[in-house]
Amino acid sequence: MENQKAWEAMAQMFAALSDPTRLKLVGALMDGPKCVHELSELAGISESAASHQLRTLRLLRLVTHQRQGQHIIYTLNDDHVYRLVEQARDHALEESHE
Amino acid sequence: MENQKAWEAMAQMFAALSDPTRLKLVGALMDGPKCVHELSELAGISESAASHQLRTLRLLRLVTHQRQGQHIIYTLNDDHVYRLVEQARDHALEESHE
DNA sequence: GTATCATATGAACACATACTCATATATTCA
DNA sequence: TGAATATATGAGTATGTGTTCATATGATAC
Repeated sequence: MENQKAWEAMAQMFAALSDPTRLKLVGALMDGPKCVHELSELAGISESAASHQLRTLRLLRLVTHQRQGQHIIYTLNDDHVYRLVEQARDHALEESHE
Repeated sequence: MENQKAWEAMAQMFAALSDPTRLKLVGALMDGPKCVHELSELAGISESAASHQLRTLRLLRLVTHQRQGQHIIYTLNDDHVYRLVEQARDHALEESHE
Protein backbone atom coordinates (compact mmCIF):
# COMPACT_ATOMS: atom_id res chain seq x y z
CA MET A 1 0.00 0.00 0.00
CA GLU A 2 1.82 3.06 -1.25
CA ASN A 3 -1.00 5.35 -0.23
CA GLN A 4 -0.67 4.65 3.46
CA LYS A 5 1.66 7.60 3.97
CA ALA A 6 -0.60 9.92 2.01
CA TRP A 7 -3.56 9.03 4.19
CA GLU A 8 -1.47 9.55 7.28
CA ALA A 9 -0.29 12.95 6.09
CA MET A 10 -3.85 14.01 5.37
CA ALA A 11 -5.10 12.66 8.67
CA GLN A 12 -2.38 14.60 10.44
CA MET A 13 -3.50 17.73 8.65
CA PHE A 14 -7.06 17.21 9.84
CA ALA A 15 -5.86 16.28 13.31
CA ALA A 16 -4.13 19.63 13.57
CA LEU A 17 -7.52 21.30 13.15
CA SER A 18 -9.51 18.79 15.15
CA ASP A 19 -9.10 20.53 18.50
CA PRO A 20 -11.31 23.57 19.23
CA THR A 21 -8.40 25.40 20.86
CA ARG A 22 -6.07 24.93 17.92
CA LEU A 23 -8.84 25.75 15.50
CA LYS A 24 -9.52 29.01 17.33
CA LEU A 25 -5.83 29.85 17.17
CA VAL A 26 -5.83 29.23 13.43
CA GLY A 27 -9.05 31.21 13.12
CA ALA A 28 -7.45 34.14 14.90
CA LEU A 29 -4.46 33.94 12.58
CA MET A 30 -6.78 34.06 9.58
CA ASP A 31 -7.29 37.72 10.50
CA GLY A 32 -3.54 38.31 10.41
CA PRO A 33 -0.31 37.60 12.31
CA LYS A 34 -0.43 37.82 16.10
CA CYS A 35 1.75 37.33 19.16
CA VAL A 36 1.29 34.55 21.70
CA HIS A 37 -0.34 36.73 24.33
CA GLU A 38 -2.95 38.05 21.93
CA LEU A 39 -3.61 34.57 20.58
CA SER A 40 -4.05 33.15 24.05
CA GLU A 41 -6.61 35.85 24.87
CA LEU A 42 -8.53 35.34 21.64
CA ALA A 43 -8.63 31.60 22.21
CA GLY A 44 -9.49 32.01 25.88
CA ILE A 45 -6.67 29.86 27.22
CA SER A 46 -3.49 30.31 29.26
CA GLU A 47 -0.35 31.50 27.53
CA SER A 48 1.33 28.23 28.36
CA ALA A 49 -1.44 26.23 26.75
CA ALA A 50 -1.30 28.51 23.73
CA SER A 51 2.44 28.04 23.45
CA HIS A 52 2.06 24.28 23.60
CA GLN A 53 -0.57 24.25 20.87
CA LEU A 54 1.29 26.73 18.70
CA ARG A 55 4.26 24.41 18.92
CA THR A 56 2.07 21.61 17.59
CA LEU A 57 0.82 23.79 14.76
CA ARG A 58 4.41 24.78 14.04
CA LEU A 59 5.62 21.19 13.88
CA LEU A 60 2.79 20.35 11.51
CA ARG A 61 3.82 23.34 9.40
CA LEU A 62 0.47 25.08 9.58
CA VAL A 63 2.02 28.20 11.06
CA THR A 64 5.38 29.92 11.10
CA HIS A 65 6.85 32.24 13.68
CA GLN A 66 9.38 35.02 13.82
CA ARG A 67 10.72 37.05 16.67
CA GLN A 68 9.95 40.73 16.87
CA GLY A 69 11.67 42.18 19.89
CA GLN A 70 10.49 40.26 22.89
CA HIS A 71 7.40 39.05 21.07
CA ILE A 72 7.05 36.03 18.83
CA ILE A 73 4.73 36.68 15.94
CA TYR A 74 2.83 33.74 14.53
CA THR A 75 1.57 33.65 10.96
CA LEU A 76 -0.56 31.22 8.94
CA ASN A 77 1.75 29.17 6.76
CA ASP A 78 -0.23 28.97 3.54
CA ASP A 79 -3.53 29.46 1.82
CA HIS A 80 -4.46 25.80 1.89
CA VAL A 81 -5.14 26.00 5.59
CA TYR A 82 -7.18 29.13 5.10
CA ARG A 83 -9.33 27.56 2.42
CA LEU A 84 -9.70 24.30 4.33
CA VAL A 85 -11.07 26.09 7.36
CA GLU A 86 -13.36 28.25 5.25
CA GLN A 87 -14.77 25.18 3.58
CA ALA A 88 -15.33 23.44 6.88
CA ARG A 89 -17.07 26.54 8.15
CA ASP A 90 -19.42 26.47 5.19
CA HIS A 91 -20.17 22.85 5.94
CA ALA A 92 -20.79 23.56 9.62
CA LEU A 93 -23.11 26.43 8.77
CA GLU A 94 -25.08 24.34 6.34
CA GLU A 95 -25.40 21.49 8.85
CA SER A 96 -26.62 23.80 11.58
CA HIS A 97 -29.74 25.01 9.80
CA GLU A 98 -31.00 21.63 8.69
CA MET B 1 -18.54 33.95 23.05
CA GLU B 2 -21.23 32.97 20.59
CA ASN B 3 -18.79 31.32 18.23
CA GLN B 4 -17.71 28.65 20.68
CA LYS B 5 -20.24 26.18 19.31
CA ALA B 6 -19.27 26.93 15.74
CA TRP B 7 -15.62 26.20 16.48
CA GLU B 8 -16.60 23.00 18.20
CA ALA B 9 -18.74 21.90 15.29
CA MET B 10 -15.91 22.57 12.88
CA ALA B 11 -13.37 20.87 15.10
CA GLN B 12 -15.66 17.84 15.27
CA MET B 13 -15.82 17.80 11.50
CA PHE B 14 -12.04 17.76 11.29
CA ALA B 15 -11.80 15.21 14.07
CA ALA B 16 -13.94 12.86 12.04
CA LEU B 17 -11.27 12.90 9.35
CA SER B 18 -8.28 13.02 11.67
CA ASP B 19 -7.82 9.27 11.97
CA PRO B 20 -6.12 7.41 9.10
CA THR B 21 -8.58 4.54 9.37
CA ARG B 22 -11.65 6.76 9.16
CA LEU B 23 -10.06 8.79 6.40
CA LYS B 24 -9.43 5.64 4.38
CA LEU B 25 -13.05 4.60 4.89
CA VAL B 26 -14.20 7.97 3.62
CA GLY B 27 -11.72 7.74 0.77
CA ALA B 28 -13.15 4.37 -0.21
CA LEU B 29 -16.65 5.81 -0.12
CA MET B 30 -15.56 8.61 -2.44
CA ASP B 31 -15.47 5.92 -5.13
CA GLY B 32 -19.05 4.95 -4.39
CA PRO B 33 -21.25 3.20 -1.79
CA LYS B 34 -19.91 0.03 -0.22
CA CYS B 35 -20.77 -2.59 2.39
CA VAL B 36 -18.94 -3.02 5.68
CA HIS B 37 -16.95 -6.06 4.60
CA GLU B 38 -15.62 -4.34 1.50
CA LEU B 39 -14.81 -1.19 3.45
CA SER B 40 -12.95 -3.13 6.11
CA GLU B 41 -10.83 -4.81 3.43
CA LEU B 42 -10.06 -1.57 1.65
CA ALA B 43 -9.06 0.07 4.92
CA GLY B 44 -7.11 -2.96 6.05
CA ILE B 45 -8.85 -3.40 9.39
CA SER B 46 -11.15 -5.90 11.06
CA GLU B 47 -14.85 -5.74 10.35
CA SER B 48 -15.49 -4.91 13.96
CA ALA B 49 -13.14 -1.96 13.88
CA ALA B 50 -14.73 -0.82 10.64
CA SER B 51 -18.17 -1.04 12.16
CA HIS B 52 -17.08 1.02 15.15
CA GLN B 53 -15.57 3.72 12.98
CA LEU B 54 -18.49 3.76 10.58
CA ARG B 55 -20.72 4.32 13.57
CA THR B 56 -18.63 7.36 14.46
CA LEU B 57 -18.86 8.68 10.91
CA ARG B 58 -22.60 8.05 11.01
CA LEU B 59 -23.08 9.93 14.25
CA LEU B 60 -21.13 12.86 12.84
CA ARG B 61 -23.36 12.70 9.77
CA LEU B 62 -20.54 12.22 7.30
CA VAL B 63 -22.05 8.99 6.00
CA THR B 64 -25.45 7.39 5.78
CA HIS B 65 -26.35 3.72 5.63
CA GLN B 66 -29.17 1.60 4.34
CA ARG B 67 -29.82 -2.08 4.53
CA GLN B 68 -29.73 -4.17 1.37
CA GLY B 69 -30.55 -7.74 2.21
CA GLN B 70 -28.05 -8.89 4.81
CA HIS B 71 -25.63 -6.16 3.84
CA ILE B 72 -25.50 -2.61 5.09
CA ILE B 73 -24.48 -0.18 2.40
CA TYR B 74 -22.67 2.97 3.46
CA THR B 75 -22.70 6.14 1.40
CA LEU B 76 -20.98 9.52 1.69
CA ASN B 77 -23.47 11.99 3.08
CA ASP B 78 -22.71 15.09 1.05
CA ASP B 79 -20.33 16.84 -1.27
CA HIS B 80 -18.74 18.99 1.41
CA VAL B 81 -16.90 15.99 2.77
CA TYR B 82 -15.79 15.05 -0.69
CA ARG B 83 -14.42 18.51 -1.40
CA LEU B 84 -12.82 18.81 2.01
CA VAL B 85 -10.86 15.60 1.52
CA GLU B 86 -9.86 16.57 -2.01
CA GLN B 87 -8.55 19.89 -0.77
CA ALA B 88 -6.58 18.26 2.01
CA ARG B 89 -5.13 15.85 -0.51
CA ASP B 90 -3.96 18.74 -2.64
CA HIS B 91 -2.33 20.27 0.41
CA ALA B 92 -0.65 17.01 1.36
CA LEU B 93 0.67 16.57 -2.16
CA GLU B 94 2.05 20.08 -2.28
CA GLU B 95 3.72 19.66 1.10
CA SER B 96 5.32 16.39 0.08
CA HIS B 97 7.37 17.74 -2.81
CA GLU B 98 8.80 20.73 -1.00
C1' DG C 1 -37.69 -23.83 13.95
C1' DT C 2 -31.97 -23.75 13.48
C1' DA C 3 -27.70 -22.68 11.11
C1' DT C 4 -25.14 -19.24 8.89
C1' DC C 5 -23.72 -14.83 7.32
C1' DA C 6 -23.29 -9.68 7.95
C1' DT C 7 -23.10 -6.20 11.06
C1' DA C 8 -23.44 -3.94 15.64
C1' DT C 9 -22.30 -3.25 20.30
C1' DG C 10 -20.15 -3.28 25.10
C1' DA C 11 -16.21 -3.90 27.97
C1' DA C 12 -11.46 -3.62 28.61
C1' DC C 13 -7.05 -2.07 27.62
C1' DA C 14 -3.27 0.54 25.59
C1' DC C 15 -2.02 4.69 23.89
C1' DA C 16 -2.48 9.58 22.71
C1' DT C 17 -3.41 14.26 24.03
C1' DA C 18 -4.54 18.81 26.24
C1' DC C 19 -4.15 20.96 30.17
C1' DT C 20 -1.70 22.97 34.64
C1' DC C 21 2.21 24.09 37.22
C1' DA C 22 6.94 24.93 37.78
C1' DT C 23 10.94 26.18 35.61
C1' DA C 24 13.98 27.65 31.80
C1' DT C 25 15.33 30.68 28.02
C1' DA C 26 15.63 35.02 25.56
C1' DT C 27 15.03 39.95 25.05
C1' DT C 28 14.76 44.69 26.71
C1' DC C 29 15.54 48.30 29.89
C1' DA C 30 17.63 50.43 33.80
C1' DT D 1 25.01 43.54 35.88
C1' DG D 2 20.03 42.57 37.42
C1' DA D 3 14.96 43.03 37.03
C1' DA D 4 11.00 42.57 34.22
C1' DT D 5 8.53 40.80 30.26
C1' DA D 6 7.40 37.27 26.69
C1' DT D 7 7.60 32.78 25.40
C1' DA D 8 9.03 27.84 25.65
C1' DT D 9 9.43 23.48 27.71
C1' DG D 10 9.23 19.23 30.83
C1' DA D 11 6.73 16.55 34.11
C1' DG D 12 2.57 15.05 35.80
C1' DT D 13 -2.22 14.10 35.32
C1' DA D 14 -6.86 13.51 33.71
C1' DT D 15 -9.47 12.55 29.90
C1' DG D 16 -10.25 10.85 25.22
C1' DT D 17 -9.80 7.39 21.60
C1' DG D 18 -8.97 3.17 18.61
C1' DT D 19 -8.45 -1.40 18.84
C1' DT D 20 -9.55 -6.35 20.14
C1' DC D 21 -12.41 -9.82 21.90
C1' DA D 22 -16.71 -11.66 23.11
C1' DT D 23 -21.38 -11.35 22.47
C1' DA D 24 -25.76 -9.69 20.47
C1' DT D 25 -28.90 -8.57 16.70
C1' DG D 26 -30.95 -9.11 12.27
C1' DA D 27 -31.54 -11.35 7.70
C1' DT D 28 -31.50 -15.37 4.71
C1' DA D 29 -31.57 -20.29 3.62
C1' DC D 30 -32.61 -24.76 4.86
